[in-house]
Amino acid sequence: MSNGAGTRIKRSRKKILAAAEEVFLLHGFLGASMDAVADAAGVSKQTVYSHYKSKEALFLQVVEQMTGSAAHAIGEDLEDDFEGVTAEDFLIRAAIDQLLVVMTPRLMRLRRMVIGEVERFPDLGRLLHENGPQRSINRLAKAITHYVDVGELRCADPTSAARHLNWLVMGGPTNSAMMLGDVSIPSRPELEVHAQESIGIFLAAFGDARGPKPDI
Amino acid sequence: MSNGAGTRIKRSRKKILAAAEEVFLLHGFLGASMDAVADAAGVSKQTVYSHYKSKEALFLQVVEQMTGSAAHAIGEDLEDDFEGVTAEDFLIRAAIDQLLVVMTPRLMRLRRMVIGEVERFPDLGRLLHENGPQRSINRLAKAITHYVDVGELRCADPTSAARHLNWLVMGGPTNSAMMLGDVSIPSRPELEVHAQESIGIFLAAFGDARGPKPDI
DNA sequence: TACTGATTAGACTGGACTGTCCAGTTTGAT
DNA sequence: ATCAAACTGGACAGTCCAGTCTAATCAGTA
Repeated sequence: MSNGAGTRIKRSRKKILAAAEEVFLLHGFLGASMDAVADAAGVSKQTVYSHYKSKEALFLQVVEQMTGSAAHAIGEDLEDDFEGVTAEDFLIRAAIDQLLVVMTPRLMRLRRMVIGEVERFPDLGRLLHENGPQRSINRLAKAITHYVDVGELRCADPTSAARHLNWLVMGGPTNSAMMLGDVSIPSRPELEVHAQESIGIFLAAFGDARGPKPDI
Repeated sequence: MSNGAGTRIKRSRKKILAAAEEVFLLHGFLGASMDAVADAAGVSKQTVYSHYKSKEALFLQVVEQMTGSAAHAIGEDLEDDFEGVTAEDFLIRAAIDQLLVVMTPRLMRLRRMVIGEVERFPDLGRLLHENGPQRSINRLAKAITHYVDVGELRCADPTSAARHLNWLVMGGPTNSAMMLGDVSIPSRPELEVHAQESIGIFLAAFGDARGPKPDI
């Protein structure tokens, strides 16, 4: 038993988690059945139950794993490097990055599912909020603070400004995707235009230079 | 049979719809049972089925009725009167009105439920979007067009500007309420501050007067 | 090869749910 | 008072599902 957990075990867990993700995202917590998960994983139901003691435990594991990997994909834990980058360039780049990572069918389905189950699993809502919008706002707040310090932005409350900016960028696309489904997810060029317009509005309010207003 | 539908029928329908609204909002479509609806309505299950031929039909009726009455409550069908009102006053007032009507536990629960069921009932998502965000954006676009005409605002695409403004105002509060539950719904003073800040940002970008920037 | 723990297929329990049925009761209009 | 429509309560068929159990099989290690 040199191998800590055994290789078969790991393979099964991986298959089960991947299958559960698919089944839960497609049918929701109540609509999904453990038989369907087992079938999709190509595994017997008993094996599923030997890895996760209940449907609820499996569901929680799926959501936690998805939120964690999503937060990691954005790289929001990393420290940003602002040297030699103007506020406008940084913010536009950050907005586009954020939109490209978040506005995917997989994450939009996760968001819909978690929102639909918020009364049943309030912790999952908090988890998603902390790993999604909250992280993003914190990152923007740091950047805004920096650019205020170097005189490129003017604002008294960077956190509040970051919150406004975040929803200026993310509010429309996410809300539409929530109600209209994956088909309403904007294309990459649309996202880029949206990001530029949003940053334009933000800079009109908080930019130090009284430059031209956005031509929207 | 002078009375078109009979009074007992109407009373039952009302009780059933009210009970169904409560039960569905609390447990979702799959989580709610027709027995629970019948009990909550103080009516036999057979009566429920004599009014609505299936659980799905009842669910659709509940959502349609709620979205319809909500849209009516905002009065977005009415024509706005801009005479003697500055753009800033109008927009702040509109934002506060909108927030006060939308940010209620009942509507936030409806929104969560519809979002959670979007894959099962895509039409309901479209319905809610058209009666919610889309109506609001249309109203704002009209107002913006007016204030552009009279020279108080400057923008090339009022609809696009209205979309940005709408999510600047509604994005944060609604998204937080979706994930964090009803307890995260802001208080009235908080909503007023948020509305003022949002309009301040919008006017910094689209206001004609190069006045002082918002002090956020 | 022999052993041990992981895995399998499928039957099974217990409970919940939708939708139907029916025999009898209430309600409201005439 | 009369009558038809609306309603009741509970039983019921059929289905589905979470979770358990069992006996047999498989895979990796020593």
